[in-house]
Amino acid sequence: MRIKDEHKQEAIIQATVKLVNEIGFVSSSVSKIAKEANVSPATIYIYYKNKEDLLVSTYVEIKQKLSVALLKNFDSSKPFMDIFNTFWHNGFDYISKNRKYYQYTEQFSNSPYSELVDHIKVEKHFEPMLKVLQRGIDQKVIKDVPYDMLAAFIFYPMMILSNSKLCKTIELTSDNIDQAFLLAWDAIKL
Amino acid sequence: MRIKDEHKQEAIIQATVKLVNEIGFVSSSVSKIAKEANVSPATIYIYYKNKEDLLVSTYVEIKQKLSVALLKNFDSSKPFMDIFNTFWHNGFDYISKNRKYYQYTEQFSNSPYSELVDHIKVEKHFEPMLKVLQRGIDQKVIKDVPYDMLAAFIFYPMMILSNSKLCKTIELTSDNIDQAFLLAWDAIKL
Amino acid sequence: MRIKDEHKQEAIIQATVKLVNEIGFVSSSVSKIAKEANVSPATIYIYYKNKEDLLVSTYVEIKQKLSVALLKNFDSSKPFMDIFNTFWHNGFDYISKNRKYYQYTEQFSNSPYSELVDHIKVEKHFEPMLKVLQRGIDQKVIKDVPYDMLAAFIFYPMMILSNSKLCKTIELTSDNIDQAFLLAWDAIKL
Amino acid sequence: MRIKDEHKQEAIIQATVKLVNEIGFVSSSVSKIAKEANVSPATIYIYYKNKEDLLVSTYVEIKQKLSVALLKNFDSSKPFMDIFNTFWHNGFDYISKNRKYYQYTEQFSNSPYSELVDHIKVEKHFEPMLKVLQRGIDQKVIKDVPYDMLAAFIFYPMMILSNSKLCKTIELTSDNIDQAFLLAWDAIKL
DNA sequence: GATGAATGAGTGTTCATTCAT
DNA sequence: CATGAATGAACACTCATTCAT
Repeated sequence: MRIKDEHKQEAIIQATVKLVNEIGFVSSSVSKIAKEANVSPATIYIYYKNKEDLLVSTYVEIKQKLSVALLKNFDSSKPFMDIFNTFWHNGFDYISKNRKYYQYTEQFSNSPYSELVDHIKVEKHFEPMLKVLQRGIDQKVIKDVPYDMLAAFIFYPMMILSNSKLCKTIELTSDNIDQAFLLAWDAIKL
Repeated sequence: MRIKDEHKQEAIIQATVKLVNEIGFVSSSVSKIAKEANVSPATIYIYYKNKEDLLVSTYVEIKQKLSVALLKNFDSSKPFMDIFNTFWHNGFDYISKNRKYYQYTEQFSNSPYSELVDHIKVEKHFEPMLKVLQRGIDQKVIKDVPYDMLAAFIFYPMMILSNSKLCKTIELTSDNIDQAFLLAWDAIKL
Repeated sequence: MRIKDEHKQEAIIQATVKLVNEIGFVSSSVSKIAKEANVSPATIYIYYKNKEDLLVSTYVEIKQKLSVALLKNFDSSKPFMDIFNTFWHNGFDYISKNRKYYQYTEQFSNSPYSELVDHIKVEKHFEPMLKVLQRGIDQKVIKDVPYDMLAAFIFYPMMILSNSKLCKTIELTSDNIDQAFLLAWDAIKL
Repeated sequence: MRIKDEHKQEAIIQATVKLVNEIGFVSSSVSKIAKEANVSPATIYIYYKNKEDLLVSTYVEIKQKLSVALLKNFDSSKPFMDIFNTFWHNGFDYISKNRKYYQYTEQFSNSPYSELVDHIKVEKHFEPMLKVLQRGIDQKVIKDVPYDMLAAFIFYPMMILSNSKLCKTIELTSDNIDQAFLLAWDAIKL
């Protein structure tokens, strides 16, 4: 028996990420991905149940890595602002180092496949950050507004600023990241 | 020569918006749009060069209406914060009253067609607001950061909060809009 | 507007019948049928909802013609045996003259598509014959057994004898048909 | 050298019969059969040259068992009608007790694979019955017509009446079988 | 002997677009 | 201006079969 070629699965994932970044979700057909990965279209169906499974699995895998990166050096005993600052820089750090994976998740989030993800499961990885936000509210360090509203002024600006297509005029220099942090902080702080 | 039937063109636009909202960009094929508009597929090609042209034109038209709505009661002689406040409420007002058009632009922005828009032309309509922001910076009322960074804490949070898919827990009550305004204002103010 | 080319639809039907007879139902793919009809695969979907629709519609159409042929010169006032004899010869006459259509229905009946036909509707065309059988029973001319059992000794032997694949040793000469009629008649008569 | 695992081959045959009965010939792919038999697709190719060989071999094997069953208690010294009666009841007895195998042969006969069978070889097993028929003709007990015509009024009605799909209104009660025997007998007897 | 990975060729179907009227 | 017929190319996916172990 031939053993499952891990190299092949990795090639499929890389091809998927590359193609989606280059030509978008809609145009990334199974056969194009297969060709990019130097693999038969049928081979993809050995590793994934169908196209949806391929795209969703790839997304979930990347997203988990992101959550780990964001929570690096997470120390809930530190002051709220320090935690938030670390979190902020971790985010931009990960994104700048993993541009292509990040871009994939961006595209994915805006695709109809996004609805098929078990978002609750994905968000679970971000729970520590959520608890920190709640503590910030309790300690009257930040404004007492719904979680989604805080997110609108933290995560989404972060995503926008990292998106080179949407933010053509801003380079992600350390200075710019610090500056943006100030705006985010001013937005949520009490 | 018969003139182009304005009624037909309007029907095509309405069908496009409706279908994209209901079944998404990917599934909205030309023939489905034609059927929805009670028109032959070929007819669409009289009014638009191709599918891309149809979708992009529809987007630009909606976007122009949005810019007009946002700048309603625009009075550059008022204090900066007042202008900004009016602008903020105009935005949510327009979105709540034109949900279907807004949803279309959301879907469009996340589609690959988005790149085909002449964004500079679209943004021109927002120029008055841009000038106001510049004046705010000059008058040291708001932070001196690039325009895109301000946008990341003004327009995008506004879009996120208006997107019922992304913001399931927040209703757009007057109170919530006011509260969100505070965060946006704190973010940009000096 | 181009008008619907009746010639094209006829070509599709002919190609379907021909291919099914030559290579069977399973192997008769839409694209092969299209090629045989000198037509694009997509064209078939203008005339038929899907493959199933194409095959079923073709079957029903042929079957209706058969029912008309079988009931030619049908005169319910004649004695039972005469009616039955006319019916018997009509059947073999039609089959010998429409071999390819008859073969198609044979193939169709044995395919999984057969279950999709509204058999009640198809059998309605044979109702006159059914009534005659009932009258035969009432007049104590033929045995009082269920309709399906009569059919097993009338219609099915007729079909078998007409099927050159199953009945290689018998030619459908007038003598043979008369001889077979005797067996059928002996089977059902009281 | 390890010997071929008889248990495995039997599992393959059972899986084939089961699947063909459940989902039909067309849908019964090699890999599905393999899965049903808890065996690798490749294993099937150890026992059979290809898919065709698998299906045909299975058919021939079942058909042989049928011929044995039909000729149970076969005693050529008895009167013709007695032999024929025993034969008739053996048939329905076998079918009712081996429904799944019988159904498989039904499906098979109607598939394109049927043409690949060496029918002469299969029919050889029925030779004793053939000889009895010939004797019946010689003794002027039954009509002097070709073998295929006799078959059309013996074997095929038997098959039709046993096919629950084609004969929905008749249950195979002892009475019905006796009644049908009368029709068959009347058909062929002189 | 036995296996699961691997595949090219094929499936039914829909697509954006053009043609002839 | 307006149309429905027509199409080649593409889609996601499955197939019977072979390969390497």
